Amino acid sequence: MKIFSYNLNGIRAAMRKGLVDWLKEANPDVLLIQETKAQPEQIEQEEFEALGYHCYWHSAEKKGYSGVGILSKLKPDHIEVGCGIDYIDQEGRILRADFGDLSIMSVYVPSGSSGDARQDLKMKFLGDFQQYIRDLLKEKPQLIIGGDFNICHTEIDIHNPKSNKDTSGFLPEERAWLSEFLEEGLIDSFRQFHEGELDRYSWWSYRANARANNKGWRIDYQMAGEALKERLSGAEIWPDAMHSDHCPVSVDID
Amino acid sequence: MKIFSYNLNGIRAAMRKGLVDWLKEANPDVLLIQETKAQPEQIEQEEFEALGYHCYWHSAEKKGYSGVGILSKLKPDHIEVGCGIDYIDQEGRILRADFGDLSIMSVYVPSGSSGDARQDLKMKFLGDFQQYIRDLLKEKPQLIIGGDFNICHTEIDIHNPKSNKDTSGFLPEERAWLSEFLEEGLIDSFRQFHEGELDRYSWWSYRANARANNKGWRIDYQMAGEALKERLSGAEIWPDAMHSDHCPVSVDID
DNA sequence: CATCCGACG
DNA sequence: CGTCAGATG
Repeated sequence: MKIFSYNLNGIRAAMRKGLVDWLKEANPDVLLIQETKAQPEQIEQEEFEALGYHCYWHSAEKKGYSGVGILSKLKPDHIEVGCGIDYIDQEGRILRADFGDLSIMSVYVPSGSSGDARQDLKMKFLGDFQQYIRDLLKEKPQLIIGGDFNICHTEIDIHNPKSNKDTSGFLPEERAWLSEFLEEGLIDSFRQFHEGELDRYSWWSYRANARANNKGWRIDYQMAGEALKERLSGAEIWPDAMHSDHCPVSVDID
Repeated sequence: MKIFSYNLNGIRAAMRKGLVDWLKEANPDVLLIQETKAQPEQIEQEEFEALGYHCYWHSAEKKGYSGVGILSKLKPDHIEVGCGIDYIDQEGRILRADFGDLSIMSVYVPSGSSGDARQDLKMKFLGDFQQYIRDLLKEKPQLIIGGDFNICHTEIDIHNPKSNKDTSGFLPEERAWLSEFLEEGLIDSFRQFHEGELDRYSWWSYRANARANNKGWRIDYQMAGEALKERLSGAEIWPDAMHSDHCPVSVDID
């Protein structure tokens, strides 16, 4: 089973850039989407349905902002929209599809880059999300959490750790949170298969030709519950897909 | 002397579409511009200066809105910014360049299409503008007024007079105003040289492929003071220039 | 330096 | 159906 996660930075813009052709080629069983920046009725989901996908969306209340989605070839037994915490669910950041024991979540962690208020909210989100996942893992240990965590974990996950040590997304407290989060019983699947590999990023600023120079950050992850450890058969980052300032990240499970 | 008038619907967008190449080719002595939608400092006027133009702007207070300009190869003796009526000058709608006895004005008449309040303001503008021009003609009878009047004068100036009889821009009171305005002692220079010609328009809606089907309106004019009558040597509309929803209109004076 | 909105036309 | 601004990232 091939699961991709992709922050599209606007699903409508991404579709104009050929997302559907890419999807047909990549042909994942499940695509986790972040930053749809659209209400469901604004998304031409027939294009995905024509490829055999069932489509599920959780949009922010604010138009053009945030929003997650899940496309799945198999029809899920259950879709869980949001996490029941109002300030999170208003912003359309969490969506989950359950397939028997296997549970697959799309998450979009808030960015803190626009100022203190949003950084504070990001840290609050991280605390609440960690608690939510701790509880969920008890019920659904075979959990995949794919998405944009808006955090680089280690120095090899960012092109310039020195100059970014005070930048939201690479702050010590954010990196520490990600370590703690994994200790809840999750595996960073990319690192499972690519330990120590350098220059592997999933996001590049649009500014200053950052992507052409691979001056990026790895902030998109496929986290797998440890119960899935033996079923993980691969994980990848796909920097050649050019529909967004992010690229897709994938995990394979047997 | 070749004078063009062109509502650019955003001078920055028009420049991205090759306005400067067009200008080099058309090579007018004076270009009257409407809807710059920019503050002077946002306009790359060096590109015009490189072609030998002096540049003058009158922008609206509101950013990205309205705004007129004049480019001139000859340096004017005087530039008159606005008309001294505050509600008009706040919106950057009138700019004049004087060259000895010859006076050339760029005008952008308000649109009434967004609702009653703006239609009311348009009618008020028309009254105030008529009075302003009546007075100005006494002082400067050799006056050219080029610009977007946002009014079609007669049934041959619009592709569908019947269905537009209640549409702002072709209302009976607007058409009557334009007749009265000409009676102040002005000549619609295009009609001087193209009496009765059909399907000659200067604006097309972006909707429904209107331009490809030439379903347009003639709302851009080069009005000439009757004192200039004997000096008028031609007038044209240039629908092949594609930098805006309007096209340029020109007048030649000896 | 992109995406999207909403105002305006 | 475009342009522009402003919010957001």
